[in-house]
Amino acid sequence: MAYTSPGETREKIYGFVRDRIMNGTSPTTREVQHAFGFRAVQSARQHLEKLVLEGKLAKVDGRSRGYRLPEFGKASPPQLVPMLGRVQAGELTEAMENPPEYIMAQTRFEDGELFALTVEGESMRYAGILPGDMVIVRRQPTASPGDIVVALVGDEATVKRYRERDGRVELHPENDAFSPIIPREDGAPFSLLGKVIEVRRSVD
Amino acid sequence: MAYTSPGETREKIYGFVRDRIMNGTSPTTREVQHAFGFRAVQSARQHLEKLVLEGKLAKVDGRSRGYRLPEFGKASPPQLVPMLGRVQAGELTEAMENPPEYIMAQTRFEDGELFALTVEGESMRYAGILPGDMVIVRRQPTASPGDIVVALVGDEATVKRYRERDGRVELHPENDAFSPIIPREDGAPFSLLGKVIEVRRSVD
DNA sequence: TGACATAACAGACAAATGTCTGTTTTATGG
DNA sequence: CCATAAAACAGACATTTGTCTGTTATGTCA
Repeated sequence: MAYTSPGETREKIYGFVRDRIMNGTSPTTREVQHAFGFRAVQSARQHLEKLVLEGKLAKVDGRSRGYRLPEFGKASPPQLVPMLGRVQAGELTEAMENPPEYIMAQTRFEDGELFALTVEGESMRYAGILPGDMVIVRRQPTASPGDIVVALVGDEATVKRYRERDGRVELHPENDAFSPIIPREDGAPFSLLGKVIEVRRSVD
Repeated sequence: MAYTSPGETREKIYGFVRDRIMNGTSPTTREVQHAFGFRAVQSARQHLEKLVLEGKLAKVDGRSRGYRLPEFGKASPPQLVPMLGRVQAGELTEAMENPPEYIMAQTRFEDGELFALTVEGESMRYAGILPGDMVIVRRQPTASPGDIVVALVGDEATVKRYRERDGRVELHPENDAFSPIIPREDGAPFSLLGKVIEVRRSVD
């Protein structure tokens, strides 16, 4: 292979490895070798080792495809969150599609079960939650005043802001056109499904 | 190892492999073997092969750590999107933090460079984009009327809705308290950075 | 031009890993 | 209880892959 100026090939190798890792799997030393036309494994290895020295890559010694993006060490690991479809009394069931849809989320809550729902209705518009938005919810039986929660009122899942007044739970919409729900009062069965921890919207 | 009822161990193995892939790398056959206490490699391999047969896993034959999540084959593969910090004239520079932060995104646009920004200001509130929200942007030099775009006006990156009137570009806020920006008119250098394809908000 | 650092090459070994053939043990259903 | 399928085991081989030692070629800079 032609000799390049110092650092030039290394930059390209870094880009190559980075892209490969982002696309699913770290390359092997020899994959890098062949991708760059090196006739010796060591040529690739030297560059890779130096990239590790420079801190641009991380590495798990000895294991195959052991290169990592050091960013992942510090950031929270990605997590698969199931997209739940419709809601049935008391129980959230997975959407009928097979296989179930998953989305990726990086939350700082390591613990706790997460699920995702699609928002219907305008009742939380002023809080920046629009119809069609996806909310990622951490399942929990209680909430603090001010939290945005998903609750099961009657047979329907609803997103509202959680409040307490006179020791009673109130679910407040954030839209003047809607009225608060005071669960015990109107007799509908009520249960708290969890707290909204993220809102996502695709704009196409 | 104790014999379990048909399919029982297989489910656990599926979960194990899935999680491992999510966390960065597919496990090797022997890693599965040891994780489940099998005394023979083949025990793990049989389960893995059947999972592939069932369509629950995909596999690249012969290569190490060759298992994949088939969902990604149909859905869009996850992508690492760099979080860009402040904006300098003409050029988006990576945030000063070292190393740069990345977030995961699944878009249906395979092509195109993506980046992410944090929104400042209230100008898009009525469109459900609040201060502190993160927008994921596909870099592109043009836009269609109605698109939400990120543009560089003067020295500042701004999120607005793209409009055209009388052949001129207009950037419209979605908040009565703000006025449209008509780039050529007020003489500020203008350039379109890209189109917003996703909005995310963490609610903690 | 010459010293030095870096890039690239050569060849090899050992460990990790994918794969295979065949056997033994256990669960399950009639 | 027996037949069958699935689960688990045993041992081995070939390829892939990480690693190593040493050498040659090229770029850089004084």
